[in-house]
Amino acid sequence: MAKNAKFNREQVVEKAKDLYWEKGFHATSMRNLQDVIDMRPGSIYATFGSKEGLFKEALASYTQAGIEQLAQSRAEASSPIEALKAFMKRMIIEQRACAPSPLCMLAKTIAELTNEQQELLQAAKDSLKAMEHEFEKLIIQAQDLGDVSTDKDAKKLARHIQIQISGLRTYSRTCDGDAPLAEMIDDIFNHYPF
Amino acid sequence: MAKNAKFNREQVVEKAKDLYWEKGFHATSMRNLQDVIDMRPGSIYATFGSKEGLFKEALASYTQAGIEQLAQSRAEASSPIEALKAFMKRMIIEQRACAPSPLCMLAKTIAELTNEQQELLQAAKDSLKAMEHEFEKLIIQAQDLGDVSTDKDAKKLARHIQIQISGLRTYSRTCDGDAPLAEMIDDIFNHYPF
DNA sequence: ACTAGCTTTGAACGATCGTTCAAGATAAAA
DNA sequence: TTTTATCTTGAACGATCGTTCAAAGCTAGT
Repeated sequence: MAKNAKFNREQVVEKAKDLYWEKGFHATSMRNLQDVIDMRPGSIYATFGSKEGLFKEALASYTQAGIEQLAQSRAEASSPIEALKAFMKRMIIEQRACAPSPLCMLAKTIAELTNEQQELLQAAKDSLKAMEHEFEKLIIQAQDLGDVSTDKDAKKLARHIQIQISGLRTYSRTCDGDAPLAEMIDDIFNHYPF
Repeated sequence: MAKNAKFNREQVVEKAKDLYWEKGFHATSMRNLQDVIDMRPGSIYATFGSKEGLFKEALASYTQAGIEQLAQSRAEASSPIEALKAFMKRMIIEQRACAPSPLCMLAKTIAELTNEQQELLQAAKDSLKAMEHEFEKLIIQAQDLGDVSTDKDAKKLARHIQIQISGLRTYSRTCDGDAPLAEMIDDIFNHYPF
């Protein structure tokens, strides 16, 4: 009996994600978003409820894409550790040039938001934990294959990966191209705690 | 022939620094600042020129305080490496609870701002490089004392410290108190590249 | 062809943004 | 005490913020 929405929700969320990722939550205005996703305020609010609602979906889209990229790295790599290495290079080196921001959108969000946006903050924290859990699964695979000693705690190693990614992405923003990022990533897996 | 300003510039910048540090550049409004530093718009603009001008001074104040805290850690510690360790614990563990934000204000700024605020962004990058250089000086001291092998590149070690601080501060925000941060900091100096 | 039920539109809302500036207050120089 | 140079005040500015909603548009079911 009725009309169906004409926009593609996934594409819209993807575009919103890129803008939020680039500018952050506060610096992105609804009017910026209107232009980028080509929807009028009424439609946006009918669909997503609020600026925060759209941001939440954008965060979810970002997280999903990250998990998929990790899976793709695994599919292309010869081992779980090589997959992690490839994923890190993708996040830290490739995205440095071509992504909306060189930083992880989740880390940016955690840095920017306060308890005023508690729900969004928690969503970002949860997503980072989810990524860490994906790392852990790969490390356990590596242990099963004998590439990593089973003496080591997969959780700790996953945490270590997470910390290195955050640190390197922030660091890569302070230098303008002359940091040997690839070498530093290789080093991570050649030394303690690996 | 004239009236002197009655406010204390240093104290005002310090208070502005804390608010900016907590909320970030965009989420801090001039009216928030007016309340916190107890000045009226006219005085603020006569003194600092703009929201960006005040932020720039706040960044400088933050950086100066950081360098002083490192010097104090050195004065209290038994060696340069112990000083670095103490400084890291101070930044990562103590400030997690009591500072305006658990994250470094410089890293937050680098995460938040785009080329729209190029000058502020550059100031934050420069300050982070300045901190890294302070780390390097301490590491060279450690090499002179024989605590660190002179085979190692002090610049690389300083960079490593910087990356670990960024990574750990971001990470500490994702868990709610249960990460063994002190242990992880000790570990940094007990293993490669140290 | 008609209508019922959903979507889309864009003008408009009150709030707040960063900033300005004329007027008043104050203290040092005359 | 008067003058003069500076500082302080706070109302007000135009712009933009996130959001709402009545009206118009469209499409599927009758």
